[in-house]
Amino acid sequence: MTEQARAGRTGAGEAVIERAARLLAAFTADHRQLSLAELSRRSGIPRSSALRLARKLVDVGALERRSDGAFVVGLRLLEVATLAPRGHGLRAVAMPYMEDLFAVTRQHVLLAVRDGDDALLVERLSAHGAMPVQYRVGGRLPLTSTGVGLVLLAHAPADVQERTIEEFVPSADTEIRSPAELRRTLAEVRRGGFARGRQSEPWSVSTVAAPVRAPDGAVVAALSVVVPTGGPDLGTYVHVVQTTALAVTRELNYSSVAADRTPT
Amino acid sequence: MTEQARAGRTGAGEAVIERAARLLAAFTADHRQLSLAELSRRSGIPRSSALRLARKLVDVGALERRSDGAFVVGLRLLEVATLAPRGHGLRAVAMPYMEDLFAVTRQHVLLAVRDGDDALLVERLSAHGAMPVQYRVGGRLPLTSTGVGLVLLAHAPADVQERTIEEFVPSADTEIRSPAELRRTLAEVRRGGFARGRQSEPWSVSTVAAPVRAPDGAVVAALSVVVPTGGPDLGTYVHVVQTTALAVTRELNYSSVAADRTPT
DNA sequence: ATCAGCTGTGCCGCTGAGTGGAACACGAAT
DNA sequence: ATTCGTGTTCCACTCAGCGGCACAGCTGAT
Repeated sequence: MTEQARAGRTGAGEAVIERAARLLAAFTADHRQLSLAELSRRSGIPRSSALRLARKLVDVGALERRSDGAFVVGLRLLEVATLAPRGHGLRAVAMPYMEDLFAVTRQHVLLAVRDGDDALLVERLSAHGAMPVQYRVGGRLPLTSTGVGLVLLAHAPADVQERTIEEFVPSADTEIRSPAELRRTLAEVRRGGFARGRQSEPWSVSTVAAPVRAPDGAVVAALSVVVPTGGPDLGTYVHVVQTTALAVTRELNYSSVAADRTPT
Repeated sequence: MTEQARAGRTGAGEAVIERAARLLAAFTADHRQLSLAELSRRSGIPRSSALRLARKLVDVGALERRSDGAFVVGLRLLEVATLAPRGHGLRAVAMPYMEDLFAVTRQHVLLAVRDGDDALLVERLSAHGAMPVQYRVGGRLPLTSTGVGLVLLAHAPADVQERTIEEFVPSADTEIRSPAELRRTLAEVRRGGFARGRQSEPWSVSTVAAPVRAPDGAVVAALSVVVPTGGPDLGTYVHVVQTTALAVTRELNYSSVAADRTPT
């Protein structure tokens, strides 16, 4: 029964907001529109309840409903989300510099922040021709394999680092083969002020990432370029990425709007 | 008492989701962080209730709490918001082309969709040096003065057009001086396939905007450049903007992900 | 030192908003 | 015809949410 009870059983009734969040969480990159039935199934909320809640979410603008009845994430959410200091706030000041970096290199340019035990991709610039990257804006990246991830992890609070290092399991995605090696890599990242990443999964790419700091010196974001392996030597990019990250850091001092360390 | 009752009186109790939305709506561009007291005041929700709700929103990731107690919009919202087809979905396919337009012109490039009786700015590219624009990503623009606004209005459902035209009052922001003239302008926009806008408010700028269409021909977005008045003749930009908008339109045919008319 | 006013927070009895099962109408596949 | 899935409305039960109140801490003015 404990099993049953947890899975939204009758009479129970659990925090409304939590359920609303579950409904929103039912949407993913490859499920951007959901029928009521899907919505109910994926969220584990009974049909009638799901309908009532979803409708309220529509009223509020968090969802929209298509003419065919399908539910879709609404624009209102975008409107509010852009007010997140660590999200669009940061992005707003970083964008022009990322743009420059992009113009010069014509490679993918990434901006990410840490959220819990993941990195969250805040912005990505890509040329059309460019080989596809695995990650989309708003998506999550592992802290242990990507360039931005390593930078963020290297400057994360001790507990996050320890936890991540302990739980680390080598994957095909990374060259790092053991927790010990990861620890060594992180130290190197801190010393050098930048990180290299490598990925073979969908396409073979290499990345260089550098930290963006708040006025008080805390690392609040990471910035990187992603280049196809086999192009010009990676070293070529280290300086550009670092100076760009520094430019953003400097700009953060003037526009105090976005500067804050993670609350966790 | 009706007055009193409406304003969050005792016992009343109104839909939880609506209140949550009110809490989120308390955040604006120049109020990106709020203390509990402010939050309570701006949303009209009693302190104790506001605290309880806000905490739940924090649990869910919609808000974050700073070490000093201030509330801030959370990253989780960004994560979900990026799944909005008419928001980031559209943006994702448009970006590379906007990027090109930006690279060539080095002027502000705007992408907006219509939401109700406003335009909502989905993306903006800006060079650092560029003179500031009034509008930020995620912000709302009037349909009657801006270039993108005119394009969106010109192709909006009849009822929206009529309502907007009737309620139109000439402002310093626009050259259009009467409802009749607005109506004529819109016809011109439809015929010509682009709109010009002018603005004198903070800085004197001119804009050229063109429609982006869904596979079924419906106009789903508008794309524009914003240039300082007095630069090269506006005519210079008409073709570039139009072809860029067409390129995005074409791309929408392949990635069906973002193509849909507004649900209203 | 004392006060007044502001905060954020915890407590707790009352009650109506939220709950989900049941029953419905519709369409499509069997 | 029958079965399945869908979106939808209805409604009686009840627990989650409500907000007034009290308390503690931190200002600054007296």
